[in-house]
Amino acid sequence: MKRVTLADVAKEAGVSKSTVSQFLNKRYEHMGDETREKIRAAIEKLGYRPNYIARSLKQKRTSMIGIIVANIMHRVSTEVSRAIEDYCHEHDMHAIVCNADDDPVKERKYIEMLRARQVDGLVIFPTGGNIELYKQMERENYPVVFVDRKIDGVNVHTIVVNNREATYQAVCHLIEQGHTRIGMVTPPLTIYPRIERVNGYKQALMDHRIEIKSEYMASDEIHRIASWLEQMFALPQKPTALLAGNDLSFFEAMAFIKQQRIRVPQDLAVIVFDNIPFASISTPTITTIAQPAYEMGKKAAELLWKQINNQCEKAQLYTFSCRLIIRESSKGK
Amino acid sequence: MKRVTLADVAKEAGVSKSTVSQFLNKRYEHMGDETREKIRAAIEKLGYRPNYIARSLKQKRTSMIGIIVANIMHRVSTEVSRAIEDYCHEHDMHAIVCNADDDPVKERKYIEMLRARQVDGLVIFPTGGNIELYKQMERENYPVVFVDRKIDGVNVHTIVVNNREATYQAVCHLIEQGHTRIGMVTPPLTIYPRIERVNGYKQALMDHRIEIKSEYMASDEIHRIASWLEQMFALPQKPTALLAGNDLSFFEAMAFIKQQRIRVPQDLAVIVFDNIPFASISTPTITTIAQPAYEMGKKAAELLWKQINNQCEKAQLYTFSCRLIIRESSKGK
DNA sequence: GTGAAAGCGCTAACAT
DNA sequence: ATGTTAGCGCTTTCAC
Repeated sequence: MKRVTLADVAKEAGVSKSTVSQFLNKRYEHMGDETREKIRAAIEKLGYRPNYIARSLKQKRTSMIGIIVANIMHRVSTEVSRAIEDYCHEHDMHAIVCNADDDPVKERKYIEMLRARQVDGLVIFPTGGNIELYKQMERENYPVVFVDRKIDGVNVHTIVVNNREATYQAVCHLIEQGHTRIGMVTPPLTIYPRIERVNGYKQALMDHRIEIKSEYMASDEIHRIASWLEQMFALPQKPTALLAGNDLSFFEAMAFIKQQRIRVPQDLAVIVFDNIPFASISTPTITTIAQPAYEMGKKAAELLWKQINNQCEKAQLYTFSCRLIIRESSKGK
Repeated sequence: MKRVTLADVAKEAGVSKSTVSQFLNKRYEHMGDETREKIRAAIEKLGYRPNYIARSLKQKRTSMIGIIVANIMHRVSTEVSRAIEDYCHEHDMHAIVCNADDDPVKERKYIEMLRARQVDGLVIFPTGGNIELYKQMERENYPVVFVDRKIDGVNVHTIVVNNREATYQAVCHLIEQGHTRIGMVTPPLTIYPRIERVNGYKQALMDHRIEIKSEYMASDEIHRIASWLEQMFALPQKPTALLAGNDLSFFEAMAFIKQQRIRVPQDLAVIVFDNIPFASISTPTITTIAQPAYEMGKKAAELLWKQINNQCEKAQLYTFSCRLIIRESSKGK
């Protein structure tokens, strides 16, 4: 099964390799019509397919970019990735998605693997655990865009959402509905967005002179969320509203709610920070804080593309606003 | 920002390129300890990272495989992909996922793009629209595994599920629960698995001497599903149970059901063919026909790996069995 | 044990 | 308008 090369095509067509190369790169300017036709025929006859690996080696660009998501189980990661892919598609590029699984070691491994494969740039949902590596890429001027999390001390284009303001607004909404006992569950407060979401929650309570009670706040590993909720709902003054800090904690909460036969929204109003697919068709419908994932992905791709093509502006922070999608379940109390 | 090459490392360490290459490939057998250390130090000092593109060009393998899913919106595609990625991970390979979007033109484009990028093999959820291309790969002995759909006339390792038997069993279950008016919705019957699912449905009815009524069967584009359901539920004898042929049609059906305030399972038992994430926590819980996606993906990866490493057996059809996961909603009537 | 040299398949000056 | 040539960064015989 011998591979057909450009040289074979050249021989078959009776021209030189460079002419064939011109042809492949659609630089027909200085090329006789009959030459063109001969080459076309030769390619067809031999079933030739160019080898992009060889081309990349020479050109020093692969037209591929890498996306490293912190955790692919978050819906927003896949939505952002999808937007980036669409952008790539329009710009004759391709995207490879890798899942760091919230593990800095895996993240490092993927960054290194993708760079070894010569991808032209990287969109990263940083775990935050590889500061030195991030800085190194910055020093080398390697094209990178961060999404979801700002990393202090690393000067890279970064796209985030207004976490704090969004939860603030959501909690205000609950308060307006008459709720005062509002719980919040999140994964561990190890990363900036989660902390900001909790801060927004606290701020909203404070601004309404509602006491912040630690019994109403549970931040722990996903598999321990349920037991915290158990405690929370065993309180004499159990919450009448619950804010889930992201989709994964939301699903845990819903499992608990179902198991305890708590009725939403009659017994408990629920709001979740994150895009929940089909939130609108589930019963009960769920109020969500939606991140503009598509726009974020598009912007990330665009920023990366500019860097790759040396049209880089100074690194900057882009903050996108979330949208509170109010559905009946939050009309509580 | 000059790239550090293997040649630079060799010079720095005062050895030849081939020795460095040996080192990189962990062939330390015939290598002095001091040489090894010198090279290690040089690599560290220069911050050298090998160029996989160059290596691939020489070795004629990229250690990458491609996955082309027919439609990434199907949950089962992502689950299978995930399993394949895990397998790759264990075998020092990497997977690239592309979405054909049910479009044979896109499918062809991706197959060609991935092969131009020299991926070592392909897992394809075939659209069925590129028979000649499939056959060509078969002729060239290019490593390929099909998943989800058997393509007649193409002799390639193929992994499918027992569609017919699975729906048969599901419908029997409904009948045992006392249902006789059982509806079914699916996307258009253009591909084999969907046809088989409908066949299983019909067979079950026939075997129980229940008349097959066309009013109870709707197979059409997703966006037209709703209007078919409207007709179905306007019948004097409306169905008491509904089988959704896949996840996408299920979501359409659920939107309709919710809008019409039909209560599940009191008014209508629902079963869906496909893995629905969080089917267990939604209210009502939904009975599902679960495909063993992880096992399927693992098998696909294994079959591909064997082909890549020339341990190919004869192409064969592997049929996996689905599991009916009965939840309360199907206890109807 | 280590080095020299010949490619892998392609592109891009530079000639002609 | 087309051909010649020199690599891209690595691996891999085959010498020494």
